[in-house]
Amino acid sequence: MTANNDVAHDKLIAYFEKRTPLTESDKQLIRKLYTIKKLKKKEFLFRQGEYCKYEGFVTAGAFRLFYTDDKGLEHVLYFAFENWWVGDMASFYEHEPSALNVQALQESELLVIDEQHKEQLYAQIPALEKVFRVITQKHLTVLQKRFLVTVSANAEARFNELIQRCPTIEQLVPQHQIASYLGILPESLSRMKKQIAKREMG
Amino acid sequence: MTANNDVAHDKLIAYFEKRTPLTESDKQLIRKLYTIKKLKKKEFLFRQGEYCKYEGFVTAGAFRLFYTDDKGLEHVLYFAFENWWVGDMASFYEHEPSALNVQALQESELLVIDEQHKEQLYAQIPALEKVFRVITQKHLTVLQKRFLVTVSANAEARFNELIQRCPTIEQLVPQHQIASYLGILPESLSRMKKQIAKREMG
DNA sequence: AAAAAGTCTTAACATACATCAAGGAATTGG
DNA sequence: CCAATTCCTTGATGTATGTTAAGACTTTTT
Repeated sequence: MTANNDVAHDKLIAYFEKRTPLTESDKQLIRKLYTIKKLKKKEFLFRQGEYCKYEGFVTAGAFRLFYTDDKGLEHVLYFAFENWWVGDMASFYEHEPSALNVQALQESELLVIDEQHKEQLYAQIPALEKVFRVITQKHLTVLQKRFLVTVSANAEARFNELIQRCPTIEQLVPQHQIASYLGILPESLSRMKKQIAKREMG
Repeated sequence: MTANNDVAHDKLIAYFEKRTPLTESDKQLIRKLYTIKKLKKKEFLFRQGEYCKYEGFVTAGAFRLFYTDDKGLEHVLYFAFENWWVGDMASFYEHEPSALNVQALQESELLVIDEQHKEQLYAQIPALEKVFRVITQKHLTVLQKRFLVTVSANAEARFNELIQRCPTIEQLVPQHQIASYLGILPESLSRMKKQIAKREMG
């Protein structure tokens, strides 16, 4: 285990300790059960149609989770940065082929755990049941908000909502992937931004 | 406590027992902490902007959970029937005004619990932490699927997906609310069904 | 440095669905 | 059982966004 590995595990342990107290042996277990995985830019943690074998905690870099539809269009579900979780629960727990691709946007690092070790983690640190219940609830509320915005607002309002919620996003991911997150084509986003600029000049 | 009350609690206890073993005292606690609530057709459990004070388990009838946008359009997030959960987690746990309305589509009955009693439930029956973690994961995967279908398929494909997944839905809720679930106007759904019928006659 | 791959912009045209308007059918409620 | 709602359908027209095509600019790879 290198010094760098410890930094990654330190981040995860700090994340857990914000949510529940941990003993030293808890921390040792966490270091044992989560393993480091490094991905180069454009590499995939897993692809649509494969099984999501790992749940991942991002310790460095950035990811996008997206679905490719039958016309070949990509739809970004969310971007994940440091301290975010990536995975496909339906696939991880129900052993279904995943509907999602998880791809690194830059050289990135995660801590991953497979289902068996996750169950071991719950068995040995029951307090993490509550932690992950709360995390999952939070994810659900974020997705619900995202869904309601998507169905009720037009592309420009969705764009404004994104910029307000995540002001640095335009520095972090290319514009065509922002379009894909917003549910429009790159051409449409380009057009839209020109319209906005014209209006703000006028 | 009437005989009818016991039926409702029996349903909830049966639901829990499918997921974890319960002692007699667990069951007694569940009967104590969840209380019956009956709603007439069109009554609300809570409205958008109010606080979601109760998480509810539907024991009879049907509900719709919907968001009304700033143009006054209603967007159905989901319909809930027997053995489904209703509520707004963001509001229930974070004490924010709810983004959702929860309305009975018929004379309906639920078992409700407030946050304090929910915490008491977790404290006294820790196994329910896991049960609700898994339930919440399941809700998240269902919502993720719904989101991906919504952004990647056109209205007709979304309609077909709904009918296939829930073949009785057209008998259960009026067509304009199905339109609202699909994210289109009633006029569009009516037109669409005419097109489908014409094509199938052809 | 050159080549290749990826990214952004613009424009003309197409389309799915919204909007507006109106009348008829079905259901509900007094 | 009649009146009042609520619900459904149809048509004409509008609009946000998709589609296709092409060129310019940028970054990565060789």
